[in-house]
Amino acid sequence: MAKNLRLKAARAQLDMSQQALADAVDVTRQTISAIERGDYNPSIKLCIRICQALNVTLNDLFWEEHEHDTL
Amino acid sequence: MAKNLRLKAARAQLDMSQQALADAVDVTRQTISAIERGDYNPSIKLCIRICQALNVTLNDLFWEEHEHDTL
DNA sequence: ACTTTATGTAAACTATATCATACATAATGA
DNA sequence: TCATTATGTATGATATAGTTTACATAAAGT
Repeated sequence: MAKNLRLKAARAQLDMSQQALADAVDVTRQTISAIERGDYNPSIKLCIRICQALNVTLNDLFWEEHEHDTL
Repeated sequence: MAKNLRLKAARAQLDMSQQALADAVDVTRQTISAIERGDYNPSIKLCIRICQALNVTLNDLFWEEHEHDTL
């Protein structure tokens, strides 16, 4: 699975540690670390809490554009 | 948990049955049904596949705005 | 040099998403 | 009326998200 660098960057932008984010969204630091490393596939609810804690949206951190036709 | 009526609507807009969507994203019909009913909390990857199948984005179907200050 | 903070990672455990199968109801069409 | 389609829902099994504990490294501050 691919790393989530957008998450890492959004966190960095707020100068928030993995631990601080983990506390804010009520999971362990390991969970945040694993998500950033792409080691697993979080639930949508957790993604939403993370985005809310970082003041961004789901699309900002997790959306992957479908390749679609260009004219 | 709350029903996901946006998902139901997006599916309806494409005249797609739960079964057809389930096939498109490679899960069982029960999984789609449970998500629409709000009976559980799908993974972000599944949400992404669903959105791609329905030509919408994560924010369209799953984002919940944080209440934030108004001036 | 020592302590603290941030991060990576691993292993064993628990909770839960998802599957497979099954049954039930309502609507539609032959 | 009978078959088909769409949907809701339940139960037992399996895969995996997320926890807990633990150890290791690097950077920063004292």
